[in-house]
Amino acid sequence: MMNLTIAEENYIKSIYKLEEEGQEAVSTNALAGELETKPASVTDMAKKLKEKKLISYEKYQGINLTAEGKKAALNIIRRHRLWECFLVDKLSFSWEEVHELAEELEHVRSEKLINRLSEFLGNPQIDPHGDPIPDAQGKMGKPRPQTPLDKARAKRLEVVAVSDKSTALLEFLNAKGIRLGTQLDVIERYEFDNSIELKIRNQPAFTISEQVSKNIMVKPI
Amino acid sequence: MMNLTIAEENYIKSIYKLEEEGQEAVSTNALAGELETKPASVTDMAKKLKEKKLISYEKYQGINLTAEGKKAALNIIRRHRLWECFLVDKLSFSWEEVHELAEELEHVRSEKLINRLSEFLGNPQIDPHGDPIPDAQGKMGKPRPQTPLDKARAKRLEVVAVSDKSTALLEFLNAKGIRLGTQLDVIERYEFDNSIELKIRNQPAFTISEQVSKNIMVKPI
DNA sequence: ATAATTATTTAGATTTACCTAAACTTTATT
DNA sequence: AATAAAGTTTAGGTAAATCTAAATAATTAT
Repeated sequence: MMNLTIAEENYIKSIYKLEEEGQEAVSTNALAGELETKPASVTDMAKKLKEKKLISYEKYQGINLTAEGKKAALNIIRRHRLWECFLVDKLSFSWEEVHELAEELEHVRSEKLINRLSEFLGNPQIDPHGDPIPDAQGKMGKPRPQTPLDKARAKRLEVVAVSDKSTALLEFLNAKGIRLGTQLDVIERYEFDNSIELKIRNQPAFTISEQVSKNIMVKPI
Repeated sequence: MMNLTIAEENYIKSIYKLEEEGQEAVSTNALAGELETKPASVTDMAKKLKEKKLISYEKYQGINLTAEGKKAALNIIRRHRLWECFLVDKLSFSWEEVHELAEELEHVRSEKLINRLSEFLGNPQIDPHGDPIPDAQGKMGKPRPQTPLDKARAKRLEVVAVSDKSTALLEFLNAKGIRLGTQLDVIERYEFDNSIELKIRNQPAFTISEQVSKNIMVKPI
């Protein structure tokens, strides 16, 4: 397996994620958004990753992982999710704390370490958020299709369904500008009543109750 | 606590090590040697670390850690040694394998993570090489009384630590059956090259060079 | 189909952490 | 004390990963 920098690994991971979400070819802009960087930086990196044969890329045509790139992505995801398991199962972190830490731990590249960690954890099949963990060969179970907003872990989410079709709820969502495809940023989760403070691009933040968030099905972007 | 880059952390750690080894002021050259980099690079970094008030440094006068720098160093060492414990105690790595891995894991900066890890491990006081682990406040027990094997005068000795953590040396020692707690009998010391003939219980005697014996820390039994 | 808008790329800078080669200090030697 | 040797710094350069601003291509709207 090729040796990647941390930046390269993060690009690979994000490309994988966007492909999973259904983007035929991952656009420069989408990737820049995902990585919180600028499109120009993405173009630069795309050239580098193409050189390394991890992606296919032609000017203006977007990006796709090659077989090798996909393998690399699955390996990174494996590391990430195993570390999340470790943090929750062994160090008693709660599920919303672990992503950032796993984001760092995942970049320690050692087959042996990660395989031993997996064994130590009892070769778990899913991580604390319910996402499947690829095995050492890069085989992974199917991802869960969607999560109710009150259970979602990611900060940036896209609305994929609303389960309660009552006029009351739909009117409320409409008033707030929440509809299918809307992208949400979770600003804060308040434990005392499980309400959630949300933000939609170009709008002021607002808060919704647990009752509402339970019925908004989302997926991470 | 200030936010340091990985490179900065490695410099701080090496400066600490060289100070511990008795260097009044750490020289540019010594530090370059320790970090396997060039003196010119050390001078560059020295300016940066001085700016951040982690070291005291005047042109041509060498480097010393400030109180803040020392605190940072102890924190890094704490992380390193706790990860080593984890790898050996929980993931069944052998002691010669863990240094390189811990070298990477130590750069994940999270108070909470490292304190939980310590707790998970039972707040160990020494790492797998016999070195003491600083506590959360940066207090560290004194290294166990020890002498480098090349200086020890007793005939019957016990291995308490290994000062050079390179895989090369550790692998060599492993092959010879020398590890923490191993009991050695000094058969002969050869003055012409300061090599030493040793015997471990139930094994044929063998000879090690001065280079090796310098790095094996022992105490009389 | 042409113009306007949006997306993407290029060109040129910046920062970090390195490097080499040359200049300069300090120290050791005669 | 003068000189040689060793150690250190400066000057100038490189590579990675960013950025901004300007140019160019693709898409959408008129």
